[in-house]
Amino acid sequence: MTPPATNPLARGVTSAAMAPEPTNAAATPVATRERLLEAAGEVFASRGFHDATVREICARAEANIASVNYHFGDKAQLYSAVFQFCKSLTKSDDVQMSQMTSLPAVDRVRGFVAWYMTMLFDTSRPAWAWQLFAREMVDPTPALDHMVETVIRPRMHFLQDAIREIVGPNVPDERVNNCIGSIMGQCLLYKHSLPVVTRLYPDMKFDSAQAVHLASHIADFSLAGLEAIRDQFNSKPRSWRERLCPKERAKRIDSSRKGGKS
Amino acid sequence: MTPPATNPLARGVTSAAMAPEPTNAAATPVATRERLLEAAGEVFASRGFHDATVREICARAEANIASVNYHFGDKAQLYSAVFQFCKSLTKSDDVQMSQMTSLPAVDRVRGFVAWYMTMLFDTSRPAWAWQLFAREMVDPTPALDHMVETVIRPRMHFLQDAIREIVGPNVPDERVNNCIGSIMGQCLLYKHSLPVVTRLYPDMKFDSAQAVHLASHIADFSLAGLEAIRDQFNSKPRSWRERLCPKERAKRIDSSRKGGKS
DNA sequence: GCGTGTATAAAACACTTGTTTGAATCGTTC
DNA sequence: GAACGATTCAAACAAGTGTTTTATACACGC
Repeated sequence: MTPPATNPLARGVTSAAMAPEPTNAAATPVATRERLLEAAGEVFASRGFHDATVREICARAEANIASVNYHFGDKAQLYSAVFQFCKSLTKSDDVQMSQMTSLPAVDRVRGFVAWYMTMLFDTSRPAWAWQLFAREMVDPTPALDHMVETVIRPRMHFLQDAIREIVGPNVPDERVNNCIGSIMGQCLLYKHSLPVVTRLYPDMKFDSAQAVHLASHIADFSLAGLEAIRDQFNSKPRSWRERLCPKERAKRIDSSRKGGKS
Repeated sequence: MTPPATNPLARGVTSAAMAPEPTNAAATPVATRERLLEAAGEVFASRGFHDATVREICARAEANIASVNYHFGDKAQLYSAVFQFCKSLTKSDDVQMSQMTSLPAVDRVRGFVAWYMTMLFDTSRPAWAWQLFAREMVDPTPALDHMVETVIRPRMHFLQDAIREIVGPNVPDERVNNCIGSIMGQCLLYKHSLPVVTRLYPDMKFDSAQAVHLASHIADFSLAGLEAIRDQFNSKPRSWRERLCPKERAKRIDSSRKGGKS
């Protein structure tokens, strides 16, 4: 009878998305809202904002088609609510990250890669949060700006600090950023290009064990790369490399300076 | 008057997509077909198959909305024709690739990365071919199966051979495939996660010079990673590394064996 | 000139999408 | 029990999509 244009919308997006228990009415109404939120998260994460339909979301939530409009206003605001909800789920990862700060830089890189790959491969319940973030990178919505600043950049800073500690102060910032890209790119390949990977290697399994396995490889591969960048920018040989392979190093620097292939 | 259900469709997809000049009628009709093909390529590459609309394609080609149906049957078959046309454009890359076979493996990896990055960053005229391929990796259509076998796998074999030559015969195939993923992931990051990268580093330019620069970094980074993998699987120290840093290597192997972080 | 096959044009069709409507249901309060 | 507000429901709406239809213009062989 009374179409609440902005009332349940504003209340829902701000409060109920963060606090799970309004408890102002009976048990059923809050359940629909939460079912809607959860179903939307799954559908948005697997199909993206554009391809996801409110009909599928409502069907999975066993709710009426009009419920999304009643509780959230429209599809875009439902997405915002899901996004806020996802962001609140990543707080536990922050503490896990902060616990690593006391470790040496090499172990922090290993820890980061292992954590990130586990997140990307995790298909358990609240894990569509990271799938949603990964999708936002490919199919950006207006929420991406906010996500980059609050979710991605802090984690990139974590990686940046560890990389800087490994390569030393002589490597320019731009090159450190390239190293961040190298590590993140290796991880994200198995999320963004999964259709290709599964076709190239049909026998490959994508479970948590594989995530650990891949993380180990990526860490090995990347730490060696970081050491090479470090050596490249430290003329006074701090390692065996310069003493034994001066020609190789010179060639490498040269090719990087004039920026091209052989 | 006569709706040619399958006739112009079959002729179009097979012959006219490859041969640019049928010259059976006046000059105008073939022009519309080609304009349609080119416009579709641009729109498909920038929006993806799903988000691309035949109305936008026809508008850009300055053709009627019904023309896509008349010349190609339907939207899906238009995409197939575009895809076939793209594939024919990659033949010139094949010869460029074959010219590298005589180079040493390290230079082949450098050459491959430089070539691939240049392709991904190229925005000149027929370059939407590679953008279309990159999009197919994220938003797969039924054409992906064909594309993996005819376009991607041959190039992965090229990389695989070079990597195998670098790391030696002791490294298992699975690990070589992981190395392929590491290199490709670093390259594709700047295509698939571009919205995030531009927000993280707003000052970054994405021109051909940057492509060469990034390719140089990726090659440096990856070749060091490959050498590390090689050393990891060759117990008899073929380099300075094992002699001077046995502890580091033991730790690295250990962590990779039990497959985890620190 | 005329019929024929080809190509284009405008309109309409069938379908899916997000969204809205108006009534029906439920629980609480007086 | 009546009244009220909150919630759910089935149906319809408006806009966009790919596709089809119908009619028209054009070129060519007879």
